Amino acid sequence: MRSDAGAAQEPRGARTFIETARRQQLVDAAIATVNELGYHRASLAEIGKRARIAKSAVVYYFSSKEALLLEVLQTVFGALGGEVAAAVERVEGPAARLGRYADAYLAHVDTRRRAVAAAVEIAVSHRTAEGRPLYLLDDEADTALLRSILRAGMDDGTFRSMPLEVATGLVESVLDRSITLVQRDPDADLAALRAEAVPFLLRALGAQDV
Amino acid sequence: MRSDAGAAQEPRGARTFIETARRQQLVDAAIATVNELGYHRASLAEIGKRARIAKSAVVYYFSSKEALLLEVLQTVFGALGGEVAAAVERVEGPAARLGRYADAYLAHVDTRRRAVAAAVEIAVSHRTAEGRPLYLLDDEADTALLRSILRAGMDDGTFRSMPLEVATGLVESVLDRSITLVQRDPDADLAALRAEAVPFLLRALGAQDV
DNA sequence: GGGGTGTCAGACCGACTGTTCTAGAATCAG
DNA sequence: CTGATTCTAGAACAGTCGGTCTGACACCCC
Repeated sequence: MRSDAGAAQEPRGARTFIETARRQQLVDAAIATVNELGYHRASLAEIGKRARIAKSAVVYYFSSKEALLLEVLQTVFGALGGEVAAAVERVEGPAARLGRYADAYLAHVDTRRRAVAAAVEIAVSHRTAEGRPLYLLDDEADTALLRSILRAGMDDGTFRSMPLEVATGLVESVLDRSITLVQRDPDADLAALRAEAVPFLLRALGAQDV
Repeated sequence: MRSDAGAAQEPRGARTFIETARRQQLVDAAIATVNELGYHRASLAEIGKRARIAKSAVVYYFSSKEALLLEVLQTVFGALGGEVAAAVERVEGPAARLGRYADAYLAHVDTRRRAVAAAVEIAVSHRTAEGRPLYLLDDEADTALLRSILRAGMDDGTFRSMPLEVATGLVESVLDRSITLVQRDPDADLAALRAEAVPFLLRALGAQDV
């Protein structure tokens, strides 16, 4: 077992200018590499090649390959979560908030599709030392906002009453359809899905006012 | 070097008794190994260990590791598809047929959860020599039955009209939620999902008579 | 000039992989 | 029993990977 969680401890506390730039560059290169070659062929050498850097320099900035990939995940999903949260804040009422949530989610996937595709590829393929995948650790934090919207909607009668974790999971599954599409084809057109998804969800949840 | 491309050509045309038994045993061992270790740690040696056999014997019965894993996929998804198709045949009318489809799908995932989880793990993680994943080649054949049900339902007014590929994808995403659950926890309880999924889908599709 | 420090390349190591090879054991036909 | 075929184990091979090590630039403050 690692003494720390395997994440922290880059060279210094404060970041050099070059270090900040290199780290960003390497995150971008990692995304590009994963998209081109898939997770299990995205070696340090290949990532380094795309950043025009030796693989030893990659390890110089990120203590391990895992640290780099986790940084990609954090960057991509952090941006997605932040954008969705901001969109939801601007309206009130469960139905409207759910609509905003879904719209923002799908719009983000559409816009940042390559980054999202790479991040999901990592989340699905990467295993911890114990062999567990990463998309298992989600439940609590990542779906908290969505759960709270659905709970509020069921409480005030906007949505049909059903087990909260079932509803949350189904909504997530519908939204994640967009990710499947961009993974299959990086140039896929999400317009039709974006047009149908929100009404589809509101009907499925039994929303009264739509 | 092999004379052919390394894919086909098991030892004989007709199967020995031992060969048939071994192949089945190895398929089971591969499922168990993938479930325990995940795809990328499911080496030939590990699969052989679970079948109490040397890894060279594994290759003796399957020309390559890839051939074994593809056999797993074919076995599992073949059984799933067959069961779903049989269930749908017994009723008429788009809404009833969709209900049967979904029920049979979820029931099969519930019952054969370990095999399904392993097969999906393989489909998601395995890459061809060109680096493409396997869950890309689905669209046409695997969703044909579902598409035909949805099309019939839209034509006769049972379902709302919407782009067919969007509706098909969303229904699939909802059903695949069951797979995500059993992948996260092999002992997950699918009862709540199975109870809600069909009404959820019928409402989402705008079915009139539910 | 000299001594640090940050930055990077290239050689290198050990571990692991899928696959091939060799040869011996088990089984069965005659 | 003999001989051929089927089956299996283990060593060996070739390749890739993540990560470490050594050393050398470039730049700084003194």
